[in-house]
Amino acid sequence: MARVGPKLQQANTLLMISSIYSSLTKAEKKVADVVKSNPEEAVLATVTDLSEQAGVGETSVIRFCRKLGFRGFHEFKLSVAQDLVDRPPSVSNMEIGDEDDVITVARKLTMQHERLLKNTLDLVNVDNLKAAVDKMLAAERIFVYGVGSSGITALDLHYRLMRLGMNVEAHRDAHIIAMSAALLKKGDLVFGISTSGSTRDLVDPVRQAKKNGAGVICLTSHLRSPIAAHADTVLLVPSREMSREGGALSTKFTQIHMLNILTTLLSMKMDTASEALEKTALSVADKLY
Amino acid sequence: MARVGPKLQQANTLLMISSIYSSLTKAEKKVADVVKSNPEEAVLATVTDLSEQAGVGETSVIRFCRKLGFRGFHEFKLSVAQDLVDRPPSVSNMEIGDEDDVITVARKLTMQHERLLKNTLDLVNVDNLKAAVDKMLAAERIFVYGVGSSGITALDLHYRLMRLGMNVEAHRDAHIIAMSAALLKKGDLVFGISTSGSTRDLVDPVRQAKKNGAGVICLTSHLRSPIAAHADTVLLVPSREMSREGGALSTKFTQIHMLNILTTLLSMKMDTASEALEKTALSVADKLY
DNA sequence: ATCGAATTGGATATTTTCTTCTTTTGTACT
DNA sequence: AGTACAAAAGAAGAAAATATCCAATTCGAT
Repeated sequence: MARVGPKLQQANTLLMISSIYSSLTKAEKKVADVVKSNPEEAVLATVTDLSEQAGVGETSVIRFCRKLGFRGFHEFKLSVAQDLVDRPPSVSNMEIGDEDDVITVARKLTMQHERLLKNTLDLVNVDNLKAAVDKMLAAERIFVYGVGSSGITALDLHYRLMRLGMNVEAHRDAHIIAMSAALLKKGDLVFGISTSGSTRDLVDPVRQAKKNGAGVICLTSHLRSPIAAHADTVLLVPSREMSREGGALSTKFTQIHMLNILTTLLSMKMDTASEALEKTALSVADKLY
Repeated sequence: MARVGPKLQQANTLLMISSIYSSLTKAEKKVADVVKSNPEEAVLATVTDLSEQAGVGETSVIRFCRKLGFRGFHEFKLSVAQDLVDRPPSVSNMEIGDEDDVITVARKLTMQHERLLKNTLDLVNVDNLKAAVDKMLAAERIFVYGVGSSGITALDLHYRLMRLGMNVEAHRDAHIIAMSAALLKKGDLVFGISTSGSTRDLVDPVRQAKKNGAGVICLTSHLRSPIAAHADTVLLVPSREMSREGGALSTKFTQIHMLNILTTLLSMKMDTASEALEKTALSVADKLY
């Protein structure tokens, strides 16, 4: 259980709880639930208070704090207190109900997405983002991998990087990803996309890629997931916490936002970017009416 | 020394210290000095740490906290921690400049995207949206077409609709789109995606589709474009007007938002939607670690 | 069913906060 | 200057909170 650093004032702790939630044990999840449901109260509570409210032993509360990367309960509370500053007003009326009409649904969804943008920003780790940009600029070749919904995100990233003139491939076929990873060498960079971070078809190739000496960046919603464990650099986006996720796929949304940030930073650091964008735009101009 | 309440997050505590400074005793002033000179450290310190640093007794530290209106040292630290949160300097202009650092770029991009969401909402035509939902629900088969960047959006829509259990295909190869459109018949529905609305590879097949008796919905940024002219129903998203679009691809963003709205509405009207979502989610569960 | 590993919470140790009370300092008045 | 009194400060110990250790339990895989 590696302590990450003595940094207080890291990314938003309340969001971080969600992003490691799936890796928590049953008792720790209870603690997480109590904290998330009423952080204002949790900040003033003692270990004992919290453990009683959650119906778990005190030890579990401490363990929970440690898993979040804090040295102890105290640091944890301090960080949550900081999250409470400027906390967006509660979400009571953003919930979409069955009776809502079309425009209401559109409005509520827009508000929810707005919040997702903020949350994504709150989770940004500047160092990691910088590292990702530098590694991508330095890489000889970039391989974007993803399957399922994340496979489509992979195609999107490929498209962006290609238009910036980078040497990039994207794959979303599990077999081809595996084969591709087997052939990587030093100087190559893997960009693995997996919301859960636990997709075998992605984790195994990423491990292989590392073994072959390639660098690994991953985009995920779960910080303590296998893929994050194997990656050199983790880009974290909020995990879903929207109401009725009926085909809305909120993580797709946050992924796209993160990729927008990433590719914008890339283009700023590449002096050939605008030229490449222009060339590519021009190349399809005669395909228009 | 009336304790006011359990309110944390009152006025700025560091400023409060200055404002009562003159009424502090000599020892308390020493404490105040230490805190003010290095609040970051003070927040992590214990009573003993602080008393040693200030060269006073522990009791004086406690008395100092009480004079500020806190119940104890603990509450005091919590409040100082909140003061240390650096509020994002409200950036006056959202334009990204070459000199902006990573976090500033991220912030500005987030603000720009927020605006895009609002703009997308403003452009929503409720009648068209309703019509689109109804037609999609009524269609026997849905064919999503798109090339280039919009081709990837097409895949995304396909994924969503598939997960909702709809009968849907997506194509992004110009030739295959053309052939697919040639075979359509009444009862089929084309969902054409084209930011410009002028892509020949999309416009021609859409025309063909209409001729074959299929319905046509299009998602575009240009209302008076060829594809919009041929469509029965037009879903409009804002056209790019962002600053330096260095790989940011803002229309992708608004398209995704619109599709989120659309598919949410669809899932609300389909009683089989949640079942389909569950089934599809379950189908890949054993692919996880 | 059995083993081993992971999880959990109670008992206990340690640290930290807070209170009490004595000592010290400062001030006013004779 | 000396005395009396009040305010201030800190040492010591009590109380409370946090953290550790370890035994009991659950869980998962043969």
